[in-house]
Amino acid sequence: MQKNFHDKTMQYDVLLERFKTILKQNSLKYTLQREAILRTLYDSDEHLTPEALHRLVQQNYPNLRIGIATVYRTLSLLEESGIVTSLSFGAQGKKYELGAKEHHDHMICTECGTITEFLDEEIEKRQEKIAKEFGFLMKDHSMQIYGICHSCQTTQKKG
Amino acid sequence: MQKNFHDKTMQYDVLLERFKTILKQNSLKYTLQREAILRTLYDSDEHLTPEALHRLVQQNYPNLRIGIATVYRTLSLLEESGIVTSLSFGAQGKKYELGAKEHHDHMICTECGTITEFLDEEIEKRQEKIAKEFGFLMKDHSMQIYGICHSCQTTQKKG
DNA sequence: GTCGCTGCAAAGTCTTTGCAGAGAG
DNA sequence: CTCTCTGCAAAGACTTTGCAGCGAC
Repeated sequence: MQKNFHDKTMQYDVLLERFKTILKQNSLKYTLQREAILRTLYDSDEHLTPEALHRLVQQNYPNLRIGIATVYRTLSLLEESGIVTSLSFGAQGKKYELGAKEHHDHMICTECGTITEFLDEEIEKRQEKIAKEFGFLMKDHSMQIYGICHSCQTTQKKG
Repeated sequence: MQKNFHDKTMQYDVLLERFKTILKQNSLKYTLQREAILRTLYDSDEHLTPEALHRLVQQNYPNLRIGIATVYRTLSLLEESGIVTSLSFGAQGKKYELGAKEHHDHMICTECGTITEFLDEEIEKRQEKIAKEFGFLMKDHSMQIYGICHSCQTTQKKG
């Protein structure tokens, strides 16, 4: 049942077009900064904090001056547009990931912070069923499993 | 299958004893502030922000000077002790709830912010199964369903 | 008495906002 | 050209920390 969620379910061009369309629809402008951020997010298979994303963009586009504020602004925009999804786990600060991948849930290692993705059809179905039972109009859902990943269990036998 | 999660599964005295024991075990002190915070959290059936909790404690214990810092410190302590659980949804800031209730998941209305609790055995079982499959040592988990609650659907037929 | 706790205010994070110049349409 | 964006720095929101006096044990 394990699937590789890192396979992009959408080509970058398609994603970019979608973004451009949304921008146009809202009389917003397509700028180099916005593309750089989207592209970097696309190329990274990780769950990035705004700060990490900012650093990456600066590395990848050394000629483009980009401020952290723009990263925040763009992430909000992308999130509203449904292009990226934000995750807010215990710690302070959110992490963002491209929402263009298939829906999935997260397993978070409390030792090393690694996030593993998974999908379980059974759970997906039950969620819908539950929402229905409560007369709740489900728009979205998320699930997290916290614990210690395989790697950390074997590596650090401390305690 | 709906259960009333607001029925306390633990008497306040029992909870308080548990708290006192934990304090003793860690050479920490049982203070009026700590009890006031625990009691207020117990009496409230809501998911409280530290600020809201602070306000409530001040109302309930007008003679007790209590600073917001103490609320934060006590909440951390209670969370570490497994007595309260923190929830961090999209918005900034966390909310806390007594963890002495049965485990449950949350359904969050994005219109009115109301949080409804639910429990589904099937999902609980699947989660354990998945963690096992990944060789992940599950310590905790949480699930949220976001959408529009029944009440908001009928009330505001806007859009 | 000792050592942890508390309120207060100051300091830290992370995020948002105001502004004037830059740039897309 | 117009109107949105952007970087910067300042401001905000939320949380943590340092400190001197207070209080539990």
